[in-house]
Amino acid sequence: MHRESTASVIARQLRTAIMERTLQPGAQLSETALSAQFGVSRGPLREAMQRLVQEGLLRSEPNRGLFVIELDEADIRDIYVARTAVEGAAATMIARARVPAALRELRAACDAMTTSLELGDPAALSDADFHFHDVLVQCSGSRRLVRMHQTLIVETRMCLTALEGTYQQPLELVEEHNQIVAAIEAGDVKLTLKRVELHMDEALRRLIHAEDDDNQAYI
Amino acid sequence: MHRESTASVIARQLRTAIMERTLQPGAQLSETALSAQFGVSRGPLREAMQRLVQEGLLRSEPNRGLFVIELDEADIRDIYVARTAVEGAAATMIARARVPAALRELRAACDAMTTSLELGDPAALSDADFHFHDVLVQCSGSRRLVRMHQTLIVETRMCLTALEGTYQQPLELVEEHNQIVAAIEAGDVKLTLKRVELHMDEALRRLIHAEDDDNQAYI
DNA sequence: AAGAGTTTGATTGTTGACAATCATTGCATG
DNA sequence: CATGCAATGATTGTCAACAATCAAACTCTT
Repeated sequence: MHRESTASVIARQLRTAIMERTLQPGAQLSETALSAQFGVSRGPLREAMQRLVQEGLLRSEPNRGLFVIELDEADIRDIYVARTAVEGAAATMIARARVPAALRELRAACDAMTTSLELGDPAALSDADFHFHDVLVQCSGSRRLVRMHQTLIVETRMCLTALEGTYQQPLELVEEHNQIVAAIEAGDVKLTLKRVELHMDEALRRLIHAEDDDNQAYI
Repeated sequence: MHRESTASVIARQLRTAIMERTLQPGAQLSETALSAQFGVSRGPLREAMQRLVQEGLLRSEPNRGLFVIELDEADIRDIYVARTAVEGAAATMIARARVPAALRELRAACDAMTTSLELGDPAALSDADFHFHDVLVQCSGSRRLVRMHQTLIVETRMCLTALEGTYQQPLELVEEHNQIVAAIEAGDVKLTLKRVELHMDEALRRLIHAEDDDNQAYI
């Protein structure tokens, strides 16, 4: 029938629910409620949940239940530390290899951001932003970097969804991406790494500031 | 009763079994056999297995079963790419912060390697080696780097167990670790990163060569 | 004899019921 | 009135039986 295990399907649905804050941070996941909602039994649902526990998106309290993780400022900083490590490695790999197809894809993803900016569509810009970072890591060709990155992106989206996707300084944001791609295209490994690190620092700064504006302690 | 979920316990046991090659690469995991072996029912066992699928240690073929991953040379290279990203980030973080307690722990872990070398105990050297890299990432204080690293270490051990733990050039190995710690202690971030990258390149080279000697296509 | 179709065996996937554990509520007691 | 204790309700954790799927062996046909 399906070419994918049900646990995998349910896990993805749970992941998006957490990302979109349908399942809010700190919320307990009721097995009966969710199994009814997804139309499966508790067995497959529990298997899916264990996947997210391993990913670190759910926290398990034995004999108590499973809860959506809550991200404080230290977590957000940690997410960006990890993202810098992963995306920095991916970007330098691409800058070293300079496979034409990869460069084209990256440039296209970057141009899509520019287009969204010019159209004044913040939601599209956010999507294009995430798509760019996806493409960046995918193009590295490293299966392990891709896998590690997926979870980090979900966590990042958790934060951004909380701020309702309005970027503070969209112009700077797009320019930073352009600069990264330019460095990669030039094959300048050191500059590439530096610009990825700069972009992450700036993105983190914008995120923390936005959070301050909203007076939200927890995201 | 237990302060840990059974799925978590079983997952760890499976992980070590894969690491030690009790469960060989490519082998199918029989649910009934394993549940009997671990003394649990199929339910908790399946939950544990889904964790390893998420980690990438098991490969799922729907309606066929779960199989231990097989690592070819491309995988080994990928593991070291990912490890360089994670451990490089961890090491630079420690070099920046230079928390005394962390430096002491690192130095101790490094000295343990020297001791094992002098005692001529290859098994102890291997353990000390892995312990060092564990400490390195732990001391970074990044929960996400730690989590990503755990899986990478299991995969690395899978490879090394295949070669029966005999290092090719133990003297160089220990010296590389000493050099990394020295750079961290000096607070030289750039040098630290360079030496971590060098160590990973060398470790990969030694691993691939050892593999060639054994004429093993797959590990 | 070779190939296609069918049957058979074993395995996974799923389900619902049962047992254990924990938080809460109400009650008795100091 | 506060505190400790017991009963209760709901939830998670576990299990064994059932259904679905797949691979391989066997048979029948050409």
